[in-house]
Amino acid sequence: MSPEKRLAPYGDYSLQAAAERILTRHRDHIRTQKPHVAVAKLSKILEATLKLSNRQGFQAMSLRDLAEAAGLSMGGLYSYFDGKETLLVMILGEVSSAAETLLEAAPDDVRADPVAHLEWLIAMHVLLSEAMQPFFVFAYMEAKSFPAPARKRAIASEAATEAIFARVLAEGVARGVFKVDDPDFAAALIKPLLQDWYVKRPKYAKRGVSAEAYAAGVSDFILKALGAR
Amino acid sequence: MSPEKRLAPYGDYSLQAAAERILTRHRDHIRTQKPHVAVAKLSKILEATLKLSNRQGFQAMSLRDLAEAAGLSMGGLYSYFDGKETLLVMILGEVSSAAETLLEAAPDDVRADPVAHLEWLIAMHVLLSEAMQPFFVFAYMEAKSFPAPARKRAIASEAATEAIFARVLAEGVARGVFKVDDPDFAAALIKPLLQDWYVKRPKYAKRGVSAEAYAAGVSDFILKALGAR
DNA sequence: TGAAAAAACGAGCGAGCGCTCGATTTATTA
DNA sequence: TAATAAATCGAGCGCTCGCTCGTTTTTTCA
Repeated sequence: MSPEKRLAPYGDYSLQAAAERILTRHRDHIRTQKPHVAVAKLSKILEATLKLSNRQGFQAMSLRDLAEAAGLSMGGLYSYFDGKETLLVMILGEVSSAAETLLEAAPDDVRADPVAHLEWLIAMHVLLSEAMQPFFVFAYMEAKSFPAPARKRAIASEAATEAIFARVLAEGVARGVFKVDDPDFAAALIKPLLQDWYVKRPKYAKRGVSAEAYAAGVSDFILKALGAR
Repeated sequence: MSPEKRLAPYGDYSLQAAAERILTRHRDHIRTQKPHVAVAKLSKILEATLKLSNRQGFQAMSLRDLAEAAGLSMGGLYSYFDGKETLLVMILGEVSSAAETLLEAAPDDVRADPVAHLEWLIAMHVLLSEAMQPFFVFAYMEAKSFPAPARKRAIASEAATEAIFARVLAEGVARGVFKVDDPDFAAALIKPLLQDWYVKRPKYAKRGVSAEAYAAGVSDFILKALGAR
């Protein structure tokens, strides 16, 4: 099993694949005609944006620095987006789209068992945020500077994720597998544990904790807190 | 028992008190002579900085907007700091100083029992971050744009907090109260649960969860995960 | 009350920002 | 290979930024 396969079981989360999806989503605002040219340059732009933004913040990243890092001129950049804010929206859209698609994709046999379902959700979230780490860090750190509609969507997306967890927890409580007073509150506590993986990545890297090990450790911690172990 | 007393048992966490401590810490760089004038204006500056920064980010806050919000002129601001970055460092210093001081102040009878000590640490962290919420949000959100020395200190401060939790956990394991394979890993998972309180405050406010209720809920969740309940 | 000290003012500075657009290079095709 | 289309270039525009400093207002106290 290849590492990519293992880390991102459902879908292709490479930069190129992301660039292709973004190109499709914003085709009418991107002036460059030939898809292979557009995808290649867009990949470079995304890579450079994530690198510069995650170091100093999106706001502090100048388009001149971005142009140089991406190997384009100032004017060249504007063939791929119509303003700095659009670049932000492109990346955010890719993150929430990937998360929403993946977390709803649990196989039926997994859904059948609340414990298995919960473990699956945790593992998938950790592995997805591992495969798309710079994207997730970006979306998390820049959330407050999103334009209003994008911020609303981000909040809704986060609430939807939490609702998925809450549903699984409630189901487990109904079946007597989980012993929890307030499933909604417990669901609210799961999200920050998942976010810590990509937000504080250097900490875990320094300790040699892999994505799989983190997912297993967090699963164990949460299941014990839910009275399932 | 007054709410302030209940929420912040050790020390005064009002804006004025913070301004006084900051004035003491930066006396030689603040041009205004009379302490009561300096503290009053500094309070206004702090309040306005936290308000504007936590809405749009420190970098995006202009000093012209800050001056207006604080009731001073552009030139007037520079009697209180020698540059925008110093303002950031002032606030960061106040946060880490408050956290370090408080968390080391556990009474002996609390320290004697790992469960009580852990509960005390959780409650104090939640209540402190409640009393100084805008400060904590600021420090958390702007961490990546700190100047290098301040960032190092912030990371060290976070590691120190985690080490306190790890020590209590190890002690509990040694006494057979906690059943945990890896106390360091478990300690790493506690921090994000404490941070969620102030980072995602609107979420909990909407649900009517008070600081005390959050501290109790998180304590319960963690103690169950540690096998102590 | 009036002169000295303290505090606050705000127009103006150089720099860097996002963004534009006519000129130029590169790729395509008859 | 010449003509056309596609892609890229980068100096320049208007604007806002952090910051300065000579001036004005306020406070202090003999």
